Amino acid sequence: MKALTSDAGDRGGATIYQVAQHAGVSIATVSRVLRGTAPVSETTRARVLAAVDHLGYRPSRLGRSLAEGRHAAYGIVFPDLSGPYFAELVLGYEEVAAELGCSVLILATHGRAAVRDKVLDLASRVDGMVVLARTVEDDVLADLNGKGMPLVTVARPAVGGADGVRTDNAESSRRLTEHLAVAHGYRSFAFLGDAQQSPDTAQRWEAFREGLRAAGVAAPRQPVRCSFEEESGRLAALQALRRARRPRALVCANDEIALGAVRAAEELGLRVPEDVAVTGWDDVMAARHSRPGLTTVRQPVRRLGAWAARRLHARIGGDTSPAEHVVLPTELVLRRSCGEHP
Amino acid sequence: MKALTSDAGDRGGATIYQVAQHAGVSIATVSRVLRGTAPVSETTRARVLAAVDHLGYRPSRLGRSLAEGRHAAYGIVFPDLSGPYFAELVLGYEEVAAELGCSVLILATHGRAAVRDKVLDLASRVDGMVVLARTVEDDVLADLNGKGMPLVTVARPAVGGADGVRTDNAESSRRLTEHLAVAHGYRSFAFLGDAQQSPDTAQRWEAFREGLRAAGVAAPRQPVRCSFEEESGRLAALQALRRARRPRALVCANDEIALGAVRAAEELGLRVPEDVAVTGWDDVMAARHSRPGLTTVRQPVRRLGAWAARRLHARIGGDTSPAEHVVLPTELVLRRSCGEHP
DNA sequence: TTGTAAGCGTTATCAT
DNA sequence: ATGATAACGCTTACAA
Repeated sequence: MKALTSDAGDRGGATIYQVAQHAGVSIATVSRVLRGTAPVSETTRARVLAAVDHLGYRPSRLGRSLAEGRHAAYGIVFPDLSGPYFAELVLGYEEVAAELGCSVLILATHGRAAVRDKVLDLASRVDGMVVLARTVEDDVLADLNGKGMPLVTVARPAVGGADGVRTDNAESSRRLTEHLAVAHGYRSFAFLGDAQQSPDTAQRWEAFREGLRAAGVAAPRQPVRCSFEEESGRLAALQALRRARRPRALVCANDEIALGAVRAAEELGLRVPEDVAVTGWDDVMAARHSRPGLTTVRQPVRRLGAWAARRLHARIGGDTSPAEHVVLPTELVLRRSCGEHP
Repeated sequence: MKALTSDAGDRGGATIYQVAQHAGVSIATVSRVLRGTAPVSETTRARVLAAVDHLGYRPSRLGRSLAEGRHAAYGIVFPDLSGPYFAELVLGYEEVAAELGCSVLILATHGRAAVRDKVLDLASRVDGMVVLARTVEDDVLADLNGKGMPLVTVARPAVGGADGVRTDNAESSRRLTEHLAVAHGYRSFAFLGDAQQSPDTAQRWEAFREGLRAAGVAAPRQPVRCSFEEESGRLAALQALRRARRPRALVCANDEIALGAVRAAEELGLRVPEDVAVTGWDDVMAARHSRPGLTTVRQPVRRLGAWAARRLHARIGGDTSPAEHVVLPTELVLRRSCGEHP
């Protein structure tokens, strides 16, 4: 026996039983009318629709999902949303997911370590999820993957059989480094960022070294470690610029760091780019507007998110082809901070 | 009869029935152990936990939510995520929601009109939701409100019995205007933004006019309409600056518009702030780094989101006190773009 | 302390 | 074309 009383105050709204009763049909018929899953006579159809309308009935997502065995929802895990990078990515993701009729659940890790439970909780609410960068431990992902949860990684090393997207860090880093070393002829460098913290940064750092080697310039042994924040970049830059052999160019792992570096240079009375060149990554709005325009690398961030959503959709749809790993192209944006361009 | 077969390939993982069988107890006992909702003997407790561990069991959110009659999830509807404003807000919201043990579902409207269905779908997945600015039609909100869905509005006129938060647009706008008119002595103004599109802008515009009137300065009849994008601001500024009586100060509804305006001024060979003063809203990163630092208004955006989450939580928890309407204070950030400060 | 069984709101498979 | 009814996976009275 199902409850047919429509107590005022039951937040859920009407149920399919109430609609059925109101229309004088069975719940099966109501479902058929609404889902269009089997032929229904025109007259009953009208009656059902009228009842639906009258009661303001909307099927319960919970009931439906339980019966269908799917959530029609995707998850996404990211570290943060400050800075346009992740925000744009999430937006690209949401846009495609919405097109595909799926809701999006977000989970921000804020750099916390104890994310395991939150990720597992998220996993129980979605049909698949996207994981960005260094947000989730590898073993957790392997676990999820093993349980059959469709997974797409972004800006992160591949995991198990999961698909992955990233931007071409190596290529852009080499091109950038080459530009600085060859076109501008700089001979001493420092790299600001934390390769441990970010897979993207790790790739940029490696290619930076390769690029320098290829250009016959001595590469630093270690990056000057700092996190993706302006203040952190400022401090790292102060440290680098105070060395006895001051670097002629600072290659920074993202624009925030680079903007902090520019500030540090100013504080030390150094001119950018005359005394020291500075470059970043991401092409944030401030890069375009900052004092000497900031030379940087533009990434198709929105497309990253869109690709992830589409790939996830395919996997959830049953696609069992081998894991795909896509690398999207980047674009070097030359501005004044790396030196004058004739 | 419930399915006890643990077919490989069923993505859902183990069910409570399998755990019960494995531990040789009833599903009720399993539930009790996991929820800690009633005393269980130490030995059975151990057996259950062992079974849970062995099977890697995690309760299905769907089953649980259906039984409990709650989603343990909150929704948030925003227009966009470009620009730090909404991103920060969402972040503040998510952070608190996570603390309260709730997931967050997002819905970006991208300025589309046909949002009704998406919002209703969202409503069927959450226990309550937050609605930002002009994303959702009033009648839809009234509908939701009428059905008992807890609602909190942000940066938007109040709706029905819903709680609301916003920042103090009027106060900051008056102070800003007064600063320009009195401290700097400017006598001709233009306001760039679209009061139709954004409730925040509408308030800023109104208080801008009041501020001018109070200072004894003639106020423009209409804002120069433009959307919240740099390019749109640039075009609006070009239009305003080409007038016969060129305005001495451009008050812009946000920083993107203001940065576009600065660009427009440059294009016309005008100096900021010597020939024309420009101000914005939001204090985005680029405002700090742009050519003449941009005078702007800083808002406690993150707190906006946090407040909304907490209020929502209280409502969902059964709080029936009268609707609250909070206004958070803002801060004027004076930089060079509005003129020299001695 | 533990088990039985009735919901929760759908969808989908049988019959009819 | 329509109606019973069994899942779906859980929580929670109610019994024992």
